[in-house]
Amino acid sequence: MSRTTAYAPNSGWTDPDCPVARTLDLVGDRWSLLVVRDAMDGARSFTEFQRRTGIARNILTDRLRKLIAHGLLVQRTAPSGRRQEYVLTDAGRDLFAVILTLRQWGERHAFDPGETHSTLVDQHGTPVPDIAPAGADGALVDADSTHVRRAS
Amino acid sequence: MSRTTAYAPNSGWTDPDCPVARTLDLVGDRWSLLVVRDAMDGARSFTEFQRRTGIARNILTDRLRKLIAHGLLVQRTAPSGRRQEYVLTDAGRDLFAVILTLRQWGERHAFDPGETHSTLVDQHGTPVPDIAPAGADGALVDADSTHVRRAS
DNA sequence: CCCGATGGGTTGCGGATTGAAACCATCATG
DNA sequence: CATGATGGTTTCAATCCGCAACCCATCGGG
Repeated sequence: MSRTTAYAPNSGWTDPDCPVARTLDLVGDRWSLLVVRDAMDGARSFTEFQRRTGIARNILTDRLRKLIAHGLLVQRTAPSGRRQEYVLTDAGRDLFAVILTLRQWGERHAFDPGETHSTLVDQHGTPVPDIAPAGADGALVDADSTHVRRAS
Repeated sequence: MSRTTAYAPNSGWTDPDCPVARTLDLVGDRWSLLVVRDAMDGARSFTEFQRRTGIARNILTDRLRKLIAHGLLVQRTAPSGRRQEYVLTDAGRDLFAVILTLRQWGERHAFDPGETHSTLVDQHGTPVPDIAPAGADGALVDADSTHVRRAS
């Protein structure tokens, strides 16, 4: 079970110093973020997640357990009755910005002009505007104006 | 080759209407976003990507080709000499916000207090502050104050 | 011209992961 | 008591991945 490469000696992480890599180790597969997406949009039950994502049931079982193990989801018995429900933790809800940027990138680059897609709207039905990363001084930043400083 | 599920009948997309799902279809695996991360931080050559990520060489070959096929990367001959280089396209550079939110989530939730990690800094060496998603009126939005409106 | 290093891959293999479908147990309802 | 929903588990085939080995072209010395 202890996957050990020359790059992650015994830590379990692909790249222990990099927060991007750690996040991808937790949710960087084809399905986990879609489960989180649907949880944010109101899905709570096993069946509901399965219906919305189309994921195979055994894989869904596995993903739900992993998300629970990593603290993104909690499983509890529904207040009314005997049903299970899966609810996002604070950490899980905090993935909102990740899902949002994935959504906005997809809207810009994964649809042909004229193709329709679902949209994220606020309580008044107004679409959520694009996120623009800003530096400490408020100026926009991008890949060219930033770089990674390695862990001390 | 034509992967056809009950949920993506012949379209090739896991969920054709959802921009999140489309983005994940393009870069939602363990390695693609790490390649993009390193490309943003200056990696250009096959060997450099392999060294930084630790990805297996055959998989790196596959991922580079897919990123090229999806228009996130271009392969060209380096200006000086005969070497190849892989450079981000505009679409690829536009993944900056995605990588940034993954990084910031990881910093908040994937490190124990006191653990060190690499940091994204701007040209003055100042760390890039956390992104906060805002609605059209400037107020912060989150999973509870938004919802998905399905494609018309 | 020969040698080794470097860059950019390809190939083969075994083990891990995935998807589809079938099966199962527990309730609730009619 | 038959039926259906819920929340799984099991099985099996197909795919994917990591690793190591191999290949080939170029370049820089000696």
